[in-house]
Amino acid sequence: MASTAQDSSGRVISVANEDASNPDNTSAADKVAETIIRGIRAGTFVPGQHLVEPDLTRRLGISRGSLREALKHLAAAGIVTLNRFRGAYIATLDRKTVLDLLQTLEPLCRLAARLAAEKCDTPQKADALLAAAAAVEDASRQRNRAAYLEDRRHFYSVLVEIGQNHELGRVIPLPRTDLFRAQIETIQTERQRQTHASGYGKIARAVVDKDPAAADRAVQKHFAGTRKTVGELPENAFPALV
Amino acid sequence: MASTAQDSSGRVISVANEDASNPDNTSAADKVAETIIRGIRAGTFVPGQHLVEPDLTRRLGISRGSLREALKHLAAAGIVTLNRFRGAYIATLDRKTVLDLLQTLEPLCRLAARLAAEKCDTPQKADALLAAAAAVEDASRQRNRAAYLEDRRHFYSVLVEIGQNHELGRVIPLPRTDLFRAQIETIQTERQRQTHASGYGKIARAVVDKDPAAADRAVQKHFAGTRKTVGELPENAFPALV
DNA sequence: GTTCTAAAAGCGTCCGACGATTTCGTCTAG
DNA sequence: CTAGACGAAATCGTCGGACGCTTTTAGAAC
Repeated sequence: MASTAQDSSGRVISVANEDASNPDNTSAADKVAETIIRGIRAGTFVPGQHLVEPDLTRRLGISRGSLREALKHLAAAGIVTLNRFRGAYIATLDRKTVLDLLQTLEPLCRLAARLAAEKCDTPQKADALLAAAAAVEDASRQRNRAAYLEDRRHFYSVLVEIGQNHELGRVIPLPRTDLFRAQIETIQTERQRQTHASGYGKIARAVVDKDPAAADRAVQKHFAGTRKTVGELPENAFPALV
Repeated sequence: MASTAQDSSGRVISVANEDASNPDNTSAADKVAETIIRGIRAGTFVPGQHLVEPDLTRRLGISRGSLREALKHLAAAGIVTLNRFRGAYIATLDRKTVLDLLQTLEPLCRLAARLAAEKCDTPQKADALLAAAAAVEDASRQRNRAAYLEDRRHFYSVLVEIGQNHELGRVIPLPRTDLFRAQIETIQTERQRQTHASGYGKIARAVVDKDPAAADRAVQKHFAGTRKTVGELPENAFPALV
């Protein structure tokens, strides 16, 4: 699958197929960044993997300059780490980093849930959120890892969107949590997975009930569960960082 | 292999939102980004200003590729906005965006203050934080805008560093708040300025008293004051965004 | 097997080029 | 005199190549 497109005459084979919200957000570098993030969710890129520039330029059919722009972007988001003269690597998160990340993410998600609960004033929004939560739980039940990570991301997007605070969407480090999720997805127990997945439905229900306090508590509990899971994970879930 | 000597020299912290582990972090693009951020604090770059690539490459003495890497980086941080085929502009924040930004920043800063209050266990840390707060208040009193913005940034860096949660430092959108501060610095009243500046000392004192709850409240009050100031600002403080 | 050295690979930066798009000045029509 | 169309200039997005520097690797010497 995904055979490399031929560039017989040096023509670009790239056609925009991402979010068409704004016509000014479609550059080659963004496309590459999106491809890598998607690859992490799908498992084709694993934490610690070395990203070799000449290799990627060939596989993605872009120039080195655009690729380096993308890597810079990803490094700023904490998805890859750049070592001078040694290249780019998919970032690996050790246990403390994950706990720090959760600690940082929690107040942001609580805020997002509170805002969403205050602003969830149309059936469309409520339905979208409930559907997003259901999709996450579904993907988790089916152990479809790529779909789960994708749907989970979508759930948070909808949550933030309903809250109508665009700065939140900019700040919440979702791609980095994708990295963490990708690391532990294959290791956590079935019960941990189910417990975690059920949290999204609870958050969604509290939001559509327009109960900010309950939504806040639901997120808090959700994170407490995740923290517990991280504490129970064996040490080999966290690769020795380069 | 000889084990690397652990660096326990207790140096002052200089991390903002960048990767700090790399010893020689001086790439041309990073240098440019730093120059632009500093220029915003100093006032040589004003919100809304058009950044023309050929002009900047000449003035900064770097190639266009490196400049574009830097602009990409800054765009990811929300400091410049990139309009396809229309160039890069220093971002402008309208009132709602500023309020959203404050709302997002507040729980992060409260967390940072709580963590710092829990972990402020050496006189060095306490002194560094108090000194940073004093510097901010000093610069504000002297109406030295560049120094004030610089010191304010340093204060938050120290606060985050004491808390020992590196993810916080990565997530807190300080450069973007610099932008906001740069916008209102010349407009707010003297009393607003003084009230705001005094907040840093209060936060610092609560932290060195190792009282997380008090530190949390101090940050909360600080943000309430800032929010009030933003509400009182005239409409012309927020340039019509391009 | 260990150590040293030289080649190879890979990264950081720069330059020049071409097509695409926007912007702005100019010119014509009403 | 103003409004709209046209075209040239300016600027951006992307590409390919080039050179110097650092790290890694592979082979030779011991």
